Amino acid sequence: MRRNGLADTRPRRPTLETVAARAKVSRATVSRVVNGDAAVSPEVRESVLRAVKELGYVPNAAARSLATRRTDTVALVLSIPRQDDALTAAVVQYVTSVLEGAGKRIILMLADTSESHRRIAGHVEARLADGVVLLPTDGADPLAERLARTDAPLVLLGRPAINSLVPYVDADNAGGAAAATEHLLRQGRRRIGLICGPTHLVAVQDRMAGHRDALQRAGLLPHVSLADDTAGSGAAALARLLADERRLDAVLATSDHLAIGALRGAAEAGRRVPDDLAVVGFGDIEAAAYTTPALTTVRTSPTEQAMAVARLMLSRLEGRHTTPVVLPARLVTRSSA
Amino acid sequence: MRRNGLADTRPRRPTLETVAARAKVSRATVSRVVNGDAAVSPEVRESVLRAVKELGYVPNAAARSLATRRTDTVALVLSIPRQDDALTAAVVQYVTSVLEGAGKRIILMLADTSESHRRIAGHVEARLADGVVLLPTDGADPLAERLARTDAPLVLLGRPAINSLVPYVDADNAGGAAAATEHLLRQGRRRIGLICGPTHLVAVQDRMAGHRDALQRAGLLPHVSLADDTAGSGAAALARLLADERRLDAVLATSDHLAIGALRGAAEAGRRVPDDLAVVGFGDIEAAAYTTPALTTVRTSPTEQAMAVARLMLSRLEGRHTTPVVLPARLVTRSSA
DNA sequence: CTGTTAGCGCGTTCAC
DNA sequence: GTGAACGCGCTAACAG
Repeated sequence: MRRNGLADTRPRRPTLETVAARAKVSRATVSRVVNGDAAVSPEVRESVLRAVKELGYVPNAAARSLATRRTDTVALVLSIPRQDDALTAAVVQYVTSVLEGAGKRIILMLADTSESHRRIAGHVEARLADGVVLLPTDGADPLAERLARTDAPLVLLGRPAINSLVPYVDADNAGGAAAATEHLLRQGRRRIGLICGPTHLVAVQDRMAGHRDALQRAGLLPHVSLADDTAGSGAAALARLLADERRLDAVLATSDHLAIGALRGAAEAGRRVPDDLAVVGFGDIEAAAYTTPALTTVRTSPTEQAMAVARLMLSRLEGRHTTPVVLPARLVTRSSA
Repeated sequence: MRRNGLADTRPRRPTLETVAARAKVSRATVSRVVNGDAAVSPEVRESVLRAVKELGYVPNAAARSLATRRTDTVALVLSIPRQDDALTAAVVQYVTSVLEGAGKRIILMLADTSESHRRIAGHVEARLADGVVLLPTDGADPLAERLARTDAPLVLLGRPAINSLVPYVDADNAGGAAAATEHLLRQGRRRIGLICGPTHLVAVQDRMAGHRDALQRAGLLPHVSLADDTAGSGAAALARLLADERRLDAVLATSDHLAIGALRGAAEAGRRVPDDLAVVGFGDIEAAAYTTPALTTVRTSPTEQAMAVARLMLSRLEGRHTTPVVLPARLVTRSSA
């Protein structure tokens, strides 16, 4: 059948057989040479390699995959739209780079709709990939469990909502939020608000927990205001916090976008930052360095997470056992707190 | 052979033959049903579909590709590291989304080293992809020409350095720079400097040309200072411009990062922006909205470019003829000019 | 060390 | 409308 209207007029490329004929050996021998099998005499190998070069022979990936029942391919499943673009970009870059270096290929898939979830599972079952790297998806995410059942190696970015044996890489969200909170406490701040982003995200939940625990250790109670992940909702959330507690002297936001909104909200409410009100963000996006005052925030190293994901997948492909990786989150102190 | 230490203990998935046996028809009939061939009686089709569902049959992609000599796959070649991350992100998202919607798969490749160029060409020749989307690569870039010779449909992001028949998508870099320059001229600015990023990039060359032409139409001569694409080099470039021409009253930078550096340089030189010195950037990165003063800049719509690239590739895959697409660039006026 | 042979799973004529 | 048979290009087990 022909799905498009194009006649396949492309000249056929040389095959193993072509090369074998030229080098006057059998297909099997050519295959051995091409795949680096040691059991070939130097002279024969030499003449085969010459034939390969002269003909410009490149092995057909589909045929090889069919015969080996391997694909040498890893699926990278992105959830777009997302907020943490720097992390996504780093993963795309490093996972591809590391796995290409190991002779693997990357096939990209988007998990935006539930229909796409079905398709992704289907692709894995169609043996399009030997392994799957899954970036955080919104919601209760049955995709991870579904993929875990396909017996293809699976590595997650971000701690899964429900505990499982699937290895994952994550930033120390709780630790980072705790460090930020302790920084505020050391400054003598005692009425600290929390502006938190989409609460269905595990990362946000972890940041909330870290903040709450740090406050608790100091014998304080949290003041929480919910938001999504836009600057506008951050400003609104700050306004609500100020209405509840006029003497608020600090806020931690679970993302930089929210914190930037809080900076704006503080200006609108006539509070000086950091004198009247300290503001701390989370994520260290590029814009955080350019706000006035420059934003103090928690940095989570997208690059390190991306490389850890890549290494974890490589280990899994080689059949090694793996455990979760949690990378440190560090407070970057600028002017806002 | 076995390249990794893993025994393939995975249970075999059902094949066409399995389904055929279950539905009590021949393989050929199942194939017809699966591929939507009309010439099958409704009852038979129904029973085949039932067998497919019961067995959870998914066609093996490699086998199909081997038989059809098609891959239903498009290679997306990224050049990382790059500056224009928003554009890369948009392309990854939209190209994947649009092509997946058309039943294609995306294979991701990195063109960072010259060795990777070789590998990419090899992948295309190995019939891993039916088409290639190529993002701008650094330097004189023989990769585009090399790929053009593989007779696989090729679409470029960004005008190629040398003219060719390969379809491409680009922003109107020259037009955007001209618009920015004319905006400055309308403000009565007459001593306008240009801080320009890596000059080997075609996009930067086009922005320089647009600026020069607009000045020329006003009977003015350009003041050019070279930089890379960092804020630091932007600040240094501004310092050089001011040393050459103390009465400089405006600068256009070929990127927002350079413009942000120019803002800093202006502050260090004691010039007020925009009163003493107007500053205009290019690209409208997120941070541009958060600088003080907020940066006036040229926006080039990554989203539209990405969608245009996706549509162009789809057209090419369907054998239709295509022509380059150049998308408008619009000045976003904020406070810095 | 090398060649022969038998699949891998699917699409596609060509008869029926 | 349906089935039998061949080929896609490669790997792998087995002889020799």
